Amino acid sequence: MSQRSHRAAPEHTHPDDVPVQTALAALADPVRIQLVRELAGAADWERTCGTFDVPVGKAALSHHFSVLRAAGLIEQRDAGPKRVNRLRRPEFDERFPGLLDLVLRDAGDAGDAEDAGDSGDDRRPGA
Amino acid sequence: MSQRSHRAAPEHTHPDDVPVQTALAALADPVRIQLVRELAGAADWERTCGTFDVPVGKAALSHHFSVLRAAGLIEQRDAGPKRVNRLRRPEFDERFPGLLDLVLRDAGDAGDAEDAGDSGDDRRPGA
DNA sequence: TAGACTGTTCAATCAATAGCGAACAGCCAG
DNA sequence: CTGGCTGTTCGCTATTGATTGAACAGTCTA
Repeated sequence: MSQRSHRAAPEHTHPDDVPVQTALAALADPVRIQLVRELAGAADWERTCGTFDVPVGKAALSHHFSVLRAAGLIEQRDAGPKRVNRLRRPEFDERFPGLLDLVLRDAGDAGDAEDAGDSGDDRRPGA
Repeated sequence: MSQRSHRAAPEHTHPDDVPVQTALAALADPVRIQLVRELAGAADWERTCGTFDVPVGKAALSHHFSVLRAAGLIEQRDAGPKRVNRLRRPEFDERFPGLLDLVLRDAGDAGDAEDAGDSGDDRRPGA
């Protein structure tokens, strides 16, 4: 018998079973983007749910984690009273190549501080 | 003289000025995904707004095009009474590498399994 | 066993957005 | 000039999703 925990394990969805639209919707939220970024900067199973620096209550936080799970972005495991998280980077990367990199690289700016190596596609309509 | 049109040109946003979140949100919609896909399968300036096979009225359609413009995904130009569209593939690709490919490749299915109910696919990490 | 701590669930609220119908504005053909 | 066509804007409704506070459940420590 499993003496691990009597608590229901969270429902996980594999990235393979996630439609693109769901993945995009999951990442199109500032709070969840922040969660993913902090998670990417930590080791697997290191961060517990309560240790993230996001401006929402724990109820909303729990909801966001649920969305991330359903999108195949994270995996959760119970560790005593806490719940530790892991970013499913390899699996998600295989299903949606480059997507995670985009979110992690673009840390909040809209691209104004890019390099000057502009390929110069500067066409304007109605010229 | 330029007899292009006396109509106000639509406001365009360059992909460089678009935050990731905006790009993701723009693509996280079934109607807009369909628009982008059809646009990708046609030549530049070939499709007019009314020629897309989407299940919405023209008012909603106009709104979706507005969102796509604001996300730097499309460019529009007036051609007589019609308005022709162009997918900003190279510019958008340079700003968000791989993102457009993801949406275009994943043509509506979630890999292999898509069901209408709750997927009892809770597999635990186990070991 | 009691208590503190962590996270989930519930009920309700609020904001954002998608949708439609109708009215409006520019463009071309007659 | 008039009418038909194309697309936008406006007013409105419905739906979705984010958020909170309170209550609940499970786990560890004292």
